[in-house]
Amino acid sequence: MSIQRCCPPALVDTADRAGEAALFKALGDPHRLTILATLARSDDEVCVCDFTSALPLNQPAVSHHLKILRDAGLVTSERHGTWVSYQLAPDAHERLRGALRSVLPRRVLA
Amino acid sequence: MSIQRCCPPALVDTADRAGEAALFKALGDPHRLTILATLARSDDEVCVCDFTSALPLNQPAVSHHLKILRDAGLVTSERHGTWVSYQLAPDAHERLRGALRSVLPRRVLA
DNA sequence: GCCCTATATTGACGTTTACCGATTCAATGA
DNA sequence: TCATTGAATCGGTAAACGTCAATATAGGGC
Repeated sequence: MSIQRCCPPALVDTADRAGEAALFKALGDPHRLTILATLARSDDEVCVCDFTSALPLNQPAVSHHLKILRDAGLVTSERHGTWVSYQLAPDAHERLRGALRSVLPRRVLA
Repeated sequence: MSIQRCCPPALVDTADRAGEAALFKALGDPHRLTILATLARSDDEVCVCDFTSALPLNQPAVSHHLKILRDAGLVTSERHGTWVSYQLAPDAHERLRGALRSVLPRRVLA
């Protein structure tokens, strides 16, 4: 008996997607999306204290999520005296769009 | 002494982002991105057996990831006799773009 | 009916994540 | 220097995740 095949061969895209997966993983939490959405809509930086008072999380938890976003390169932080404020990384939008596009490329019209 | 403020008030975007977070969480694994990228580039359905042979995972793990993508509504499955094949959900592209856009809206030019 | 193959599901295990409380670090001001 | 305040880090716990081995289910051929 010959090797049974379901149908056509295969052809699995084997590119390494670890970077994109890490990016999307950083988006996989509602609180982090809230932080990002707030930063994206703010004209300037946002103080950490605003997040701790608006989110149902205590201060260490907020700091934890901010660190995840920082490690993902999606936000940047800046200290102003006692306070630290965050803003969206300049290339956050483009990196996310690029990651999505690399996974689901816009199909050429049939 | 007056209540001390870091600077301007606050204004945190409090919309519920659970749905978007769940979507992005489904993208937060390299193998699932490989599956999605393969489906997006295939002209028709892809057999499960192609993933089990191409991914460094055993069959139950592949089935597990496919279920996560199915539950997220990003892929659909169809049985053809013994085999089951998957394809990208028709609205997967639009749902992901919409989720990204709802978090990071395209800013109007300054 | 039975057996065989492809896929799905279950259970277990180790790792990671999210959260909290307590502590530490950084900066300011007395 | 010392006390105060905001933010980051540490320690611990419960839940979720990714993986595998074993088992169950679905369908085809006999």
